[in-house]
Amino acid sequence: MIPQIKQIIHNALSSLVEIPVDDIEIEIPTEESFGDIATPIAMKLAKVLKKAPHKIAEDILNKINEKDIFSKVEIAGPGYINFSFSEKFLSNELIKLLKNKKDYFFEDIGKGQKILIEFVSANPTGPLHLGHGRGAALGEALFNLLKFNGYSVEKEYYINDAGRQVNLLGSSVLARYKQLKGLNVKMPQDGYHGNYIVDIAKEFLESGLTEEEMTDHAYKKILSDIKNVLSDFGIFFHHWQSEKALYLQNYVSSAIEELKKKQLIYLKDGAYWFKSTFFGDDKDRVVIKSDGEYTYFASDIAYHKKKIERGYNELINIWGADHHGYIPRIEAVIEAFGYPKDKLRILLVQMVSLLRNGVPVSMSKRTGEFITLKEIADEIGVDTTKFLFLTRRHDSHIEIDIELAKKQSHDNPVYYVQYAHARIKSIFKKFFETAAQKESNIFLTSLNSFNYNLEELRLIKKALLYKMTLANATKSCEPHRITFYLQELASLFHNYYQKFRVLTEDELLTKGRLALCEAIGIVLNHGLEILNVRAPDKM
RNA sequence: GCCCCCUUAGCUCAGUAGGAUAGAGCACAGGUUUCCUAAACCUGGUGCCGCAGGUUCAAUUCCUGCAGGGGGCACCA
Repeated sequence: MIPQIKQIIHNALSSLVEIPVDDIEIEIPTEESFGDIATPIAMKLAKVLKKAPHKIAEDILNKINEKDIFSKVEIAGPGYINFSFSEKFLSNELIKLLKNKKDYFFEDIGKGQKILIEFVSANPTGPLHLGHGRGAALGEALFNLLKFNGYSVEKEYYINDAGRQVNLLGSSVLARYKQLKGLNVKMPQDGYHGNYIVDIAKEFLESGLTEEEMTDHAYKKILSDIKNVLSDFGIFFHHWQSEKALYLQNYVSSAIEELKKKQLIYLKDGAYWFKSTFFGDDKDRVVIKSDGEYTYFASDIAYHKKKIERGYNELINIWGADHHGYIPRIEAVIEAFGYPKDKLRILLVQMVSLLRNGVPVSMSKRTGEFITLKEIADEIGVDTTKFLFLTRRHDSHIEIDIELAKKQSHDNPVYYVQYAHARIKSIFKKFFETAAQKESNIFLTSLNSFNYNLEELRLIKKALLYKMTLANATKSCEPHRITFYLQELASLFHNYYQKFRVLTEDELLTKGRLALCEAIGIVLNHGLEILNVRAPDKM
């Protein structure tokens, strides 16, 4: 619909000036009386054409002759061109939507380009917390969006199963294990103090495993718990990349060697440094410490090199905002291997702060006093948790009050949207109980002669705009736009539902309204699917 | 000290890659159900869009400075 409008404006402009179709902006007017869509193009062109915006708008308007599509085109304000859709056009589009279902909303933005989204990637040293959950919700929704609009997308979890943190986990478990055996052993410095460490140690008491095997088993146990929580969350990964494997397969050493050959690594104070300043970083970064050990950054170099070499057009990393200082050095890595910096897109997910009755809940890993993702999901529900995460832009802080989230469960935004869907399903259930035909597309034929009222036309327009919302959310990597759109659509529908009856004595009227409901249902269902939230048939 | 993010209604937040009279939910007050689910609907009203400059025909949106909040600045991960 929108591309079609852009093309019409483009054609009208062709004799005046040559500009790319995509530069023609379309917006939804703030006031319904201003029409359905508008373009400020005349104002934009005023400078280039050295003519008054109003005059340009008139020239454009004179060239537009699309009586079938528009019922009204007019110039308003400082030079807007406002378009109102004809009823005929809207009902034709509605028919197309009903025929093609969700494919109606498809726009080939990706054109088959391959994208890898890496997210969560929490260290397997403890349970997932809320920040991971937010990253998970965003990553999954983004995956759905990109996939729907023509990208070939895969999801990956990077497992930090090598290095200091995992060793620390091992020694923490070992200390608890010995304590359980009655030995007077202290926890290691900066060790993990959570209760789950004690639980794992208890399992070892009965397992008969040797102390050497402990570290491996500890992180594998935690990793499998993480997978379970993610699975309950409805999130799955195509790839699980192990950091340790990168070492074992010599990816790390060869990546560092390659940088040495490029003279981007030098020796200073007994350590090897990567010249990230050459690519704009604040300071150079150590890749091999003076004790001969690789740093975490070294394996990250290898990891990102490998990801690119696997043939993706674009890499997306979803990181916690506390990693933002890491961005310049990773971008430096990308450039060091000869790729453009924008091959990698890093989305930072801001902090989630947790309150209980207005009191901040401590999130410290050190003390073990932190609320896990699982606990929150158990308490307020998986759908609510995901939906809440996606009602904010990813780079803005979220504050969640557990008690409030539970209390609000009845006027919670997620129920509001789901309820609209359930209501539609319920109407159809009722209809099919008495209807002769059992297929929902029976009303397509009668639509040509059906006249929708004002509220219905408003709903149709909103449903059709879903395509634009999807496209914008995809291009900007902002799934929260879908969340807001769904709430608006649900609101319109609830309002309509209250005011008009769908199932009536009048067969034509009933079918016309059922067609509308079907369309709204398709949109709600698809939107929730993108957000990875259930669309229930009844509530 | 340096870097990043945030600052919009009482609260939590949207604001479509400058545009028309800046929006929603919650909270607060009142009302709606013989009828497809009241987890719903309707009616009430608020804003120096943090502050000060700048660019522009047009700035909540872009630029600079300042203030406040959060985060980050290891031969840790």
